Amino acid sequence: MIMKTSARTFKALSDETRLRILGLLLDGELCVCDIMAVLQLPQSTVSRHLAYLKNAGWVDDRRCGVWMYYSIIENGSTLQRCLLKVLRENLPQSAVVVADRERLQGFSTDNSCA
Amino acid sequence: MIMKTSARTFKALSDETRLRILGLLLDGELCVCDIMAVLQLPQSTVSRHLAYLKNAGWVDDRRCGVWMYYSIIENGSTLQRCLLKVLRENLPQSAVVVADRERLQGFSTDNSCA
DNA sequence: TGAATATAACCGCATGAGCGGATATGGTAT
DNA sequence: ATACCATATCCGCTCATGCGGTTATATTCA
Repeated sequence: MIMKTSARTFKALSDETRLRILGLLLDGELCVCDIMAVLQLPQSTVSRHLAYLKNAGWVDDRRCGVWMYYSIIENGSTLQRCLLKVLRENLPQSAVVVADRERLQGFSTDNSCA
Repeated sequence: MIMKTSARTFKALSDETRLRILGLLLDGELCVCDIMAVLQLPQSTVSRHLAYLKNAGWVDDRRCGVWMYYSIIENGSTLQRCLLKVLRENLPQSAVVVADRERLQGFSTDNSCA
């Protein structure tokens, strides 16, 4: 466990928007446009946070045509695996994440995006 | 689980100095002067970080004469209890914390402080 | 009361980080 | 090649946070 990396790992979680994003991604891969729609945030804001999460090693991305899909990295560092477990147990308890997830269900979640 | 509070809980952990402090406190209550000596940091720096940890609900303090002792709060929020478990499992793996703890053993750790 | 000790809080400074609009970049269709 | 769509990145701005020296506060002792 490297301290600077650990601090950075925690720092990635110390923002509400990013926690909300992770709350959505816990159920599986999502496209930027879906995250934007659910969180009702401008594209640049979402994109910036996703970049932060990716740089911190929390998420991975893949491009499919013009769409970018993001997913949580399941086999990160030991610390991250521990924390991921904590997130899975605690994030769904949050009213904000509950509302976000319900809004996500309201969208047509097929794989070709909007 | 309240999002703003959670982000703040994580934020308290997103600094190397504060992780080091918690690494020391995992073994039990310590006085500010001990933490200062071990981390070899100025008093104002240590005091500031301890205040941050206290405000974030991670540590508690008690005064004993001119000395202030800090300890980790064991029965905090659900999230904090989960994270505390993660810290106990992961912090001692850090070389920095190992060195800090060894330096701490090198001091006379009676209860009347230096 | 004054002096000494421990430590909290203030202060100025530098850096980091969040925001959203604007612009750049990548992919696709015509 | 051009146009369109999705999204990454830049930009200016504001706020947060880290640093350590300095000052304020709390405690103890003579």
